[in-house]
Amino acid sequence: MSQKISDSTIRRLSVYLRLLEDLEKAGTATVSSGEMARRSGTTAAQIRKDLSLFGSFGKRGMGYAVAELAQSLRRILGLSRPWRVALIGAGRIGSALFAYPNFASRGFHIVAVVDNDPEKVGKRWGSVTIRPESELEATIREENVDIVVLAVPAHAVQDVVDRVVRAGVRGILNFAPMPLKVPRHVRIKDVNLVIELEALTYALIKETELNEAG
Amino acid sequence: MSQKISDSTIRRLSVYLRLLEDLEKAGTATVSSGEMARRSGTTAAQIRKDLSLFGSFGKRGMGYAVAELAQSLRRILGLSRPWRVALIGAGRIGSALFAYPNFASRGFHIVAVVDNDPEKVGKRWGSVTIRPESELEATIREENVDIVVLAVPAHAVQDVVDRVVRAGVRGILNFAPMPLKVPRHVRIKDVNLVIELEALTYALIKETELNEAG
DNA sequence: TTGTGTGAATCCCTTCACAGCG
DNA sequence: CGCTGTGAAGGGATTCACACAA
Repeated sequence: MSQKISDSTIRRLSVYLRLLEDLEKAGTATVSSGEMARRSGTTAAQIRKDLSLFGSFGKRGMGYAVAELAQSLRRILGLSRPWRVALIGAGRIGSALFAYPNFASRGFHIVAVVDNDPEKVGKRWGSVTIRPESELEATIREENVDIVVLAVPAHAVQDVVDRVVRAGVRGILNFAPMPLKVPRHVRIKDVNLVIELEALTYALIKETELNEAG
Repeated sequence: MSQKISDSTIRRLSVYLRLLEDLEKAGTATVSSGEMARRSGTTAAQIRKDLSLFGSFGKRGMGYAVAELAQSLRRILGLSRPWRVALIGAGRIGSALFAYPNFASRGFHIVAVVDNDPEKVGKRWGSVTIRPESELEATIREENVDIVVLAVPAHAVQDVVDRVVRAGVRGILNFAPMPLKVPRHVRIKDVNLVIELEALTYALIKETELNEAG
């Protein structure tokens, strides 16, 4: 149970969970690994292996009970409790994230918004008042923030990271396009749109070359 | 040269490129794999291996010429030509992406914006006029779109994908949180924020458990 | 001496194949 | 039978270690 689980396994579990929730809504009681594979774009063996890392959830000859498995996955992924999220940066990306409907529905509650633009500070977004960057640490402590979403311009990001880490945050979702340094006990996930696009252009170029060659 | 190159290698090249561009701006002429590793959070062996898949770029005992290597990476990644991008969905995520400064600087030009909201159609964003979804195919053809960025709500995404693929698009960056089906010749990259957050919560939960156990 | 380029070794992840349970 | 759970096999990717070039 406390062996090494890979990041890709976890991301697949997250996909399975969404799939199961769809099945639940559709009233399906039971599903096989084969059916899940067909719908989620992996293989049946992969799904069974992934799940087996955490226990035995299925019945042989029957498949998996949809609602139960969904519940187990939520527990495994840490979704059986709400998470308090602070958004740093109230610009375009920040406001898009704030309104993103899938966050709240998964138990990610944005309880604080911080920005350094005096024009934005004091404005209300829903029930949250935008606070100045000078109160970053205080905000994190007062609001018991678990996770910080970094949607600030590239310069000075490392400084913000250092401050939120010192304030006790252990999870960071980073939209700034640069490698950040954090202590080992802090988890950080990077979302880098340019890298995605460049992986895309590489694939496109490559294919064109192959077509021209072949 | 035309062997199988993994996606993770390509993403690392993209990171190296940004790093090299920073060094270039700082006026550094030469850099070793060790120094690049230190700055980008990988290992020197990894960097040398990645680069060796595409050729010999360094000088033994010296390191790599910054400007030259950057140029080579741009060529490898397909960045030595501009790319014409269409944005589907002029909502919050769409407008954030439209204003994202790092796209244009890397040669990704948003040449069209499409939305199905009559209130938005006809509005101008910079030099681009928002067009209705009914003109999706025509827009893609007229503007010679290479890449489509999908920033539309979850329902009906698959339908939009089918239409842009039929119109000749071969690269898609998808922000909708669902697995999409595309023909094999089309490349698709998914950006799924909820999956990233859930990978984060898993890591946080796991660490807490370990601490409580140990 | 320094630091690249690269076979070899290692590690990790995915796929296979089947025993075993319902 | 049908489908899960899992050891074993296979395939990739990362790391090691060193020959070699500047």
